[in-house]
Amino acid sequence: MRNISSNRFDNERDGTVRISDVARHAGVSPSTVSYVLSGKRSISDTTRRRVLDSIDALGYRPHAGARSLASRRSNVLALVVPLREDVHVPVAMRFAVSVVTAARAHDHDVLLLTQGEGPAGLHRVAGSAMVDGVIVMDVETEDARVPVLRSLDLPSVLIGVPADTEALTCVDLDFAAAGAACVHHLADLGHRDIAFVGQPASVYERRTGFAERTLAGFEAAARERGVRATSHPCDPAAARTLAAELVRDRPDLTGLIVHNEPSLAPLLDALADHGRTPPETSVVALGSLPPGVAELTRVELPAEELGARAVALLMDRIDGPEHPEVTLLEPRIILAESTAPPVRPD
Amino acid sequence: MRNISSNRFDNERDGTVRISDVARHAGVSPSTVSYVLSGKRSISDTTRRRVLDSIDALGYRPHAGARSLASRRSNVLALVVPLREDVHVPVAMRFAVSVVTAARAHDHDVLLLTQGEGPAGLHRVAGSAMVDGVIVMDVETEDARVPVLRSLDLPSVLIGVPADTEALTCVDLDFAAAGAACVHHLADLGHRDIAFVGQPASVYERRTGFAERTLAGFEAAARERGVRATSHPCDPAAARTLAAELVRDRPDLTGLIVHNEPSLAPLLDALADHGRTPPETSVVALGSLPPGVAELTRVELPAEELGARAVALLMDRIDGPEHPEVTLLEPRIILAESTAPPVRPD
DNA sequence: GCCCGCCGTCGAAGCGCTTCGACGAACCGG
DNA sequence: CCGGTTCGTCGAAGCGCTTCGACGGCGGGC
Repeated sequence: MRNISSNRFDNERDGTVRISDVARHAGVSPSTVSYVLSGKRSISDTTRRRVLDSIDALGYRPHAGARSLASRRSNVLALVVPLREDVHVPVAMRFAVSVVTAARAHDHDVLLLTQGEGPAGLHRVAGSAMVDGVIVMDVETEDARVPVLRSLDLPSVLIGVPADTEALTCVDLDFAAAGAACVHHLADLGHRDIAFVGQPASVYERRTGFAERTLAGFEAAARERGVRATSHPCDPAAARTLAAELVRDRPDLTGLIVHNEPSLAPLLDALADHGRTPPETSVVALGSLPPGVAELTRVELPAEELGARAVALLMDRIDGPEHPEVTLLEPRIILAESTAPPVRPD
Repeated sequence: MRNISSNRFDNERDGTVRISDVARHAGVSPSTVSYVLSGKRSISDTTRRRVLDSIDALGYRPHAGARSLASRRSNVLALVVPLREDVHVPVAMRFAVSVVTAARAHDHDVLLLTQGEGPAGLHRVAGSAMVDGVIVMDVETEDARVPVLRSLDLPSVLIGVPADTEALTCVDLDFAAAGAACVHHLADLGHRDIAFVGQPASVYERRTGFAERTLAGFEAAARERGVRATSHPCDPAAARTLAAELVRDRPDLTGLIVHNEPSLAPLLDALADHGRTPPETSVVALGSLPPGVAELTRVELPAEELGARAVALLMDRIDGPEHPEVTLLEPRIILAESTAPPVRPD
């Protein structure tokens, strides 16, 4: 009883199926098909089923442009990825992938913007209604994109926290707490002399929030616990040298906190060459660890969770009133064999 | 003389400027504005200038959805990025960034698809006219996406070369030639006993084109030159062990070809521990080298060029008849201090 | 038994752009 | 000086969808 005039003159100049084709095939009006798809009005069960059958009988896919024109929604999010030598690329990729995955779960796609285009890119996608919202990664303490975002009247979520969070929605790991947690763990074990191996110097110079906050958390906790503590920027090429310096200049050093993924392996290698294998010297890693590295005591960067949270928050902002807020995820320290009480000649 | 009725009743319910607003502001019809923007009909210089002035006086940006609906072009490319543990992430990122940059230069944006969605993702973006074409990275020799692509009637370009290239457009580095070039370089220097350190075993198992072809090129050239040659899959965690094995089992080994970016540093470290620093043992690297690694003789992976080529080819396919073809970029070997004639007790 | 309200569906009016055909004006050659 | 081009511009007709208001039909309250 369906199939009314399904192939009399289907206007199939193209191979594309339109909503009117589905409507005819199901014996309903186009608007009914639309309502079945959007759920914005109630549809009887029998009709719904008939329409859905027709949809996949014909292989119908709504035309994204038409939809966005009529509904003023594109179902696309923009993701601004960093593009710097000193950001750890695998982490950026983990974020990107988790954002795409989460966006798909909310029936959205992801448009990739690079830092390269800067504010112009944001203006472009916002002005042309290409996207319903933006997620920005790798936000700096004083980030040039923040004022642009504020002026844009386009929902946005930052991964990272700038200095002024007025009217902004941000998510991040609580890096200060993470830095502190590492110190507390070592101090609890009895360590009195520790060092923090950080990001490359350039990362601090451009005032990247997560790096600054981790360091600050480390320093505050060390002060609080009365632990001797120093900090050292590092990059993979300098890791061996830094290890040698630490061994030479800090004979009483018993604990190390490493907030620098790519330097971790060379650093451990170099320490091993000096006869300092964890947990002889205790090592706490902080960040996104490659699977190759042995299991260390560490605070993991929950990239997947952050990405998913960012998307969820963005969805809230897109349909619903705005709730600007800063969400900091609690760090979780994972204990393993690389830390132990210090071996000292008491 | 312009500005005719520019603010009488601009229908500015929204903040958005429409083409009719520009037309009114410039004193022309909407179609004229459209033709100025698209260049599809000739427009007098004075009119063009007037329209362009109005456009940026009002800050006009065409509505992407409306444009794609009317013109049947979305000005968006899809990029399918790999999502595997064993692909070297920084390389994937270099490709992605270069594709985005090149696409922008052609006035296109990039939609990010992950492997995760598989063929369904391709069907979705194709069916809903979200994109004008697709670029697929990390193509395997027998890739499940290839038949889908063929059936889709959506222009596509593969980065990588599958077994059957019928009706496909592909770009890649000529990895066979690259593998061979490394052998020839070492053989020319007088090496008679060399080893190839390859990708993780899983990469060969899933029949990744570039890995297979490099190895094949290596083996063919070694045979041709009558050089003793062995090959060894490797991953960063196994690098030290492999180094020890090579030193122990292959006393006459004088040259090494390394086609595995993340293993390179640990491998060199381990060799150094055995007293084999380049060019005592000659080392040729093949791939995308991190800036931290010392300057080695190498064949670089021209990710930026490949990305740009892929986009250029895709643009050709999008507007213009199809020219399926396989483009293999000639490898270029860069000479540095890490290779030298073998030191032998002749 | 009647009226009211609700539910399920339809028709039509756009959304903002491109593009096709048409049409004056200016310009050329005969 | 006139017919035929060419050039620059306009008006109108969609592109394929969503959404608003309208409208039958049916059930329930009185």
